[in-house]
Amino acid sequence: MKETKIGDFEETLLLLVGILDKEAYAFKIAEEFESQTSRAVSIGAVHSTLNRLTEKGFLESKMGESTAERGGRRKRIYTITASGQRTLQESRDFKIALWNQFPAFAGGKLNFNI
Amino acid sequence: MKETKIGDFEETLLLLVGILDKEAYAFKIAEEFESQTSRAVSIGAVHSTLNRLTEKGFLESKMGESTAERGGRRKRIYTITASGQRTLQESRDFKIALWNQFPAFAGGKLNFNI
DNA sequence: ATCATTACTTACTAAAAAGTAGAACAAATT
DNA sequence: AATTTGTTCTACTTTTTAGTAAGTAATGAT
Repeated sequence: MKETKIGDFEETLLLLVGILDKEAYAFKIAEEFESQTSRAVSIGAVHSTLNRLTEKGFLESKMGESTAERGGRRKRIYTITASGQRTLQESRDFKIALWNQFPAFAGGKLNFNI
Repeated sequence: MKETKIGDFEETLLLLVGILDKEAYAFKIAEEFESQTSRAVSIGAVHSTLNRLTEKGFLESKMGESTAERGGRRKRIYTITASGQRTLQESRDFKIALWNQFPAFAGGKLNFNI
């Protein structure tokens, strides 16, 4: 799949950005990833993935204000672009379509209706 | 995600094996992939991916009978193992859980209920 | 001032996934 | 017997994804 748009980890982070909304900055994303998956991530891996996602045009970001807390450095807040949104949507549609064809999954469980 | 279990293309092929059932052999899988995605795959890529999936314990296979058709070489028929099934299930559950948290997707569309 | 803490950045490396090339096999057709 | 067709196989290369390391910055606490 040469033209693959997005990897698994990337897709998860992209979704987490969408979920975290205003709170979508690297550290929080890493924390959320760990809490949702019970798997460890290094913050570096998160940063480099967010960068990649930005290069691909799926995310954009801007620096937030520095908060008056200890270590309150300014955070870079990420948001999903239209293209990222579309990618997520397509990926989801495709997966659901396949799942619905797979007898082991198709048992009336997931009926996708837009 | 060092411990990633499965890639995107791999997951798709695994699902196609489940969908094609008794007809799950490399050529058919490649055909089905192309018809479902309108993307080309080389048969070699499919073979090597099926091998990888087998090494990972997600698939197993056995040779079928040779049919009396032109080019009727014996086909290798793939089936999903319990482990493959589980992986697919987990991957699906995880994705659905995330989608449901994402406001843009959660709008009552997909309510996952086992 | 110095230290601990919460963050980001960048260049790099490693690992995994995807894809290629080329050979081979079996049966039907010519 | 040679060719065509439908198919498998495997070793290898390329590309993409994931992860590491080391440094920087800003702030609050001591």
